Formats: sequence, structure tokens, C-alpha cells
Amino acid sequence: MSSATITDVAQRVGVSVATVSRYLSGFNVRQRDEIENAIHELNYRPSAAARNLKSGRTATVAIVVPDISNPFFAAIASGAEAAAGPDYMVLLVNSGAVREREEKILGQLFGRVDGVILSPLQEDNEGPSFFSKYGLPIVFVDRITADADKFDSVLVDNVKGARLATEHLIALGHEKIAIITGPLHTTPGRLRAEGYTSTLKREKIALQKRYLIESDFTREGGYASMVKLLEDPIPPTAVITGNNLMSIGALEALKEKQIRIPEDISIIGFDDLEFPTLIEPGLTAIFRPWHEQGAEAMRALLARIAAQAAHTELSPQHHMVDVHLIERGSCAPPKGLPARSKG
Amino acid sequence: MSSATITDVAQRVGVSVATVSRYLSGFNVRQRDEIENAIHELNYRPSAAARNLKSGRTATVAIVVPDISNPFFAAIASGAEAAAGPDYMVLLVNSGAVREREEKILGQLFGRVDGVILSPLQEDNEGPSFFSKYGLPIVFVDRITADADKFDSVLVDNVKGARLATEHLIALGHEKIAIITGPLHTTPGRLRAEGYTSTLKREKIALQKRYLIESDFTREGGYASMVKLLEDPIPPTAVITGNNLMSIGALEALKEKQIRIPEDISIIGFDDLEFPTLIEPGLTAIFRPWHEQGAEAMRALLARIAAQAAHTELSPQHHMVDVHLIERGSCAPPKGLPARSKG
DNA sequence: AGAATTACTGAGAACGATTGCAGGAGCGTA
DNA sequence: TACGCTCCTGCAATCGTTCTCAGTAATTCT
Repeated sequence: MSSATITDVAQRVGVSVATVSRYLSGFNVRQRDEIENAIHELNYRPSAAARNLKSGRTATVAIVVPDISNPFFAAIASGAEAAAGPDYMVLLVNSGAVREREEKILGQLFGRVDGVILSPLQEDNEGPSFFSKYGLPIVFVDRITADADKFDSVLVDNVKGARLATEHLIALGHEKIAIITGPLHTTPGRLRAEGYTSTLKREKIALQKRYLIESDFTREGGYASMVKLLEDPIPPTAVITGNNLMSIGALEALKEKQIRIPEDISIIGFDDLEFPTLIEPGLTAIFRPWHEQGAEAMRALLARIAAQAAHTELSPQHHMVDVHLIERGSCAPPKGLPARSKG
Repeated sequence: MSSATITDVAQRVGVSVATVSRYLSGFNVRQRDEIENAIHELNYRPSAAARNLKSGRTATVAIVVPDISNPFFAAIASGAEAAAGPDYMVLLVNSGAVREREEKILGQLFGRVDGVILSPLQEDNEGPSFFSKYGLPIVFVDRITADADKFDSVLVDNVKGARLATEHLIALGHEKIAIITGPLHTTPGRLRAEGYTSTLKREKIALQKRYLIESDFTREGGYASMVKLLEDPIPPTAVITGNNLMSIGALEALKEKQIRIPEDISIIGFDDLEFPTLIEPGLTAIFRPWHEQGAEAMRALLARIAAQAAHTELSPQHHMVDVHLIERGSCAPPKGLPARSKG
């Protein structure tokens, strides 16, 4: 019932465990056929736990993300997986955007993986760097922590993306531009807001605090934030949404309130939608290669692991993924919304 | 640099490793404060590998799915995770719809997890049941293998869903009804086709083989299949799409060819879209609770693990998730497509 | 034929934890 | 003081591998 061990195989063939072990690692052994048979007959599988323990290597890496339901992170995972090659098993773990879970997961992963690609929940979280004190290679993707300069990272050019979006709207004549951004204690939340505010400043448009809404990267958050903006006595004429899910939520709110795009309001998403052609009008968006960003993170991790194995010094590598603006139909010059009726 | 072991902790405090181990497992020990300090100072983390090896338990379960980019599987994973509770770490592994990968993954997972939730790639795949010979609890979700009656499973009522869709179209007056289904060697592919054909038969509508298109559950497959249907000399007046991604692909094809829904063609999706309100007209769809299906699978797995631990006999449990039809705007009585122009 | 080289083999010590067992310290009771 | 009881402790075996080391058989060289 319970699984056979290498000893069982060795006994059945009449060789030592060392020989079976050697056979398993690809060395030449005299009774290779007999061993192969015995393995099949006994349904033998090497115990991963025992292997890890002895060798210290796991041939496994993990990707820890805040929300696996977000297609962005699913794509990051796919990209990373594709870049991992056949030698590594890639595990995906969802921290569910709960800080204690993230910390617990990192602890549990320790000793079971050779490295981790992490999208940390908060920039002020010391868990990851604390974690890496144990010598576990770690690469930040999309988000970093405060001391991240000491670690590898693969970020997107958040500031540039937000700048492109803001400039695009300003060029169209908008001045009442709002942004629905992610939590300011996350990297993309903070930097996209920064790109927005710095561009406004440079263009000499006064920042209206009520136009800068800190939300939570969820569809519900995007919906609620857009509703809030629409209820403003002087609603914005254009809105930048800070990630794909919030774009969807915001679009849902607009549709529900029957606000026309782009006639009544312009909207730009940071991150393109997955299926951009199906909705009408198409969402003008800041594009970046999701899959490639994941792949880049995996390459960085494998390089880090290799460096560690070779005891080579390797300074922290910081990769930056470029963005560009894709114009579709969701932006137009402002005409202003009708004045808000009471009730 | 490298991580401290339980021996280091024990030495620093001046107790035996057994005492430290007991402290870690929650027993009363005299020098608990000293041990706690030493653990912090040394950054000690128990080695998961060593623990596994000795105890045989891993406090970990895995979910193996064909395509993590498919929101359906992401939702299954979320649901399963939510049902797992804090005692288990949940790993997500992507088989990428490659059979050899699936087999390899199951092998690698052996010894690192207490159980697996699997959505197998093919019904004729013996890997999983072979795998379970090792005594590893396994629960099939959404898909099964040929000998699956011996294992737990959580399926959706595929036949009923396809029947509801087909009946709905027939009731509207359609007779030229096509289906774009998944691979017939997968459970949902086969059973959804079966629900479609059996309903046609019962309603005495002759099955047109060219209206039954076997595709591959991808957006690209849905797109290509729809294009193929539209090129038919006598195109169907209604189409059932066999999963969410193929629905999207099919809709993209229709949009590109400027075929109006539902005036020119009616369409029903098996599985609702993630953001159903944003596209126009809304897609009439067969709905099932994704998240709940994942949760059910996890409950089944935990029950199986518990039964195994208690050496209790537990007959295979087969759960069936119900479906219903959600009417939106994508279906109408047939009017026929304009005759196909050459070129 | 004898020496040197090659190619494989088995014994046994790790890896880092858990756990059964026997024993010792501390306490209460007679 | 002597005894028993409880509570904690350390020793050592163990989990299933890998890997070093020394040794043996087979082969080649002189």
C-alpha cells in the first residue's frame, strides 16, 4: 500500500541502495535492467523529502502573488513558468492579499524551494528581506519592499505609464483628471499616483486631492471609486484607472449609470484588458508585456540561484519593463458632465 | 549565512535537540524563553524537508490544473484555497495542457503534499490512478479519467447544461444549431457534446456533423471554429460555445466579421463570462458556481485525507454541481444569415 | 605474468528533524 | 527521611535519500 523505498528496490534486485541511487542519477550500473524492472514492479518513487534533506536542492521554485484571480498575475505566472524550463517545477502560491498569510507562506516555503518570485503585499513589509537572510534567492516582481535595492526586481515603468496616460488626457484638453490608484503602500499604487501628480505639476494643473482616489486593485474597489467620483459636485472629465480589475469595475459603474464613453467621460486604464476588442468603445490603455515580465523574473531568479550555487558574487539586478499607450475609443476632448442633480 | 538548524539552537541554549523540538511542537519546557530568544537570534526555521521525512505529513495540498490563465481554474483554485483553512498550504501547479508535464508534476509532487486536486488532461490518462496507487489522496475536479469511479470527483452537470442551452435555442425556433466543444477526450468536451446531440435527437432534429466542432478550450480555438462555421455554405443560426475562453474567441470572430448578435446569429456560452455586463449584448450563458466547485473539491480532499489518516474506509464520493441558464441578450429567433458571398 | 588503469560496487556516515524510552529533579505525603 | 508521583529531560534510533571512501573485478599495458 504505502510506497516502496529505495531499500526495497535494492533488496529485490540484490544490490546495495547506493547502486540504485546511482542508477537513478544516471550513472552506469551493471544491473540496470533488473533495477528498472524492480522499480516498475514495486511502483517505486523517490521521496522528495528525503532527497531535499540530503541534497539541499529541490528543483522547485515558487511564485507568490497577492491574487491569482487577477489575469495579470496569472500571466506573470505563465510567463515565469515558460522561462523555467523542464528542470524546475514551478509552484504558484496565493497570498490572498493578507499580510500574515504571505509571511506564513514564505516560512512554509523555506526548505521546499530553491528560490521565490514574490510580489510583496506592502512596501513596508520586512518579511521578505528577513526571509532572504536565510539565503533563499528571491526576486521581486511588479512590487517591491522598502529595502528592495538589495534584491533583484523586475518592475514596470509605472511612472512613465502614468505620465503617458496623464499627458494624453491633457493633450486632449482635460484638466479635471482623476486617478483611481491602488494602495499607496504598494509599489504600483504609489508610483502610478506619483507619475500622475508629477505630470500634473509639470503641466501646471493644480492637484485636486479628491481626484486622487486610493483604492485596492479590485473590481469592487474600482466600481466604488468611480461611483464616488461621479457623485462629486464637480466630477472629473477623465479618469485613469490604476489596474485592470479597477478598470473593469469603473467601466461597470459607468455603464450602470449610463454615462457615455468618451462623450461624457474619458477613461484610460493602466494595463490593457485581457480581451480588449469585445467591449465598446475599446479602452485606451497603458500596455506592458505581462508574460514577458514573468519570464524576465524567472530568468533573474535562475541567474541568482546559479550564482549562489557557484558562490559567485552578483549585484542586485533591477529590470524595468517598458510601457506604451494604446489608443482605442475611450478618450475624447472634454465636454463636461451635466451638473449633478440632487438625490 | 546558511540557515541554522535545531542543533545550533540547542547548543546555544545548552539543551538537547529533543527539548527544542518539543518546544516547537508546543510542549512545556523549562527554558522556553531562552529557546525562543535563540531561535530569533539565529533566524532559525525548521527544515520542511526534514520534518516531512520524519513525520510523513506535509500540511500541504496541491491543485493541478491545465491552464491557470483560464479564469475558471483560477476561481477553482481560489475556492479550494478558501476551503482549505489555515492548517494547509495550498500549492497551485499548471500542467499547461501537456500530458507529459502532468505526469511529471504528479511524480514530483509525490512526497511533498498530503493530497492532490487534479483536473486531468485526458480521460484515457492512467497517470493519476497509477499515481494514487502510492496511496496519495486525489480528487478530480471538473474532469475525470476513465477509471474515475474509484476516486472522488466534483463535476458539473455538463449534460444538463448542454441540454438547457440546446433546448433554449430550439424553443426559440432554431434548428441549425452548432456547438463548439472542447476536445472529446476531456470530460467537459465529451459530455457537453453528448448533452447537445442527445437533446437534438430527442427533439428530432438531425445532427449535422459539420455543426459539431471539436476545438480545444482556448480563445484561439473558439475564434477559428467560429470562422469555420461562418464559412459553411449553410451557416448555423445559433452556436453553443463549450467554455468561457472559446466564447470569447467566438465573439471576437463575430465582431470582426461584423455579424450581429442576436439578429444574425444567436450564441450561448457554457460557463458565464467573468465580466458579463461589459459586453453588448450580454451573453446568454450556462452558469455554475466556480468558486464553490473548488471549495467542494477541497472539502472532499480533506475528508479523504482524514479518512486515510484514521484508517477509515470511505467509498469514493462523486459530487455534482448544478447549473442553470442565465438569459441575456445574445439569443433571438432565427432569421438566417445572408447567403455567403464568394471570396 | 605482473603492474597499472579503469569501471563499478557496498558500507556507512551524513542531512535535520521527531519520538519512544529510561532516568532525574522537584514536589507532596506518610 | 523515605516513598511515590508528576513533569521534564537527554539519548539514540529513525525517516529515505545522497555521497565519500575504500575495495574488487575486469581490462589494458609493459
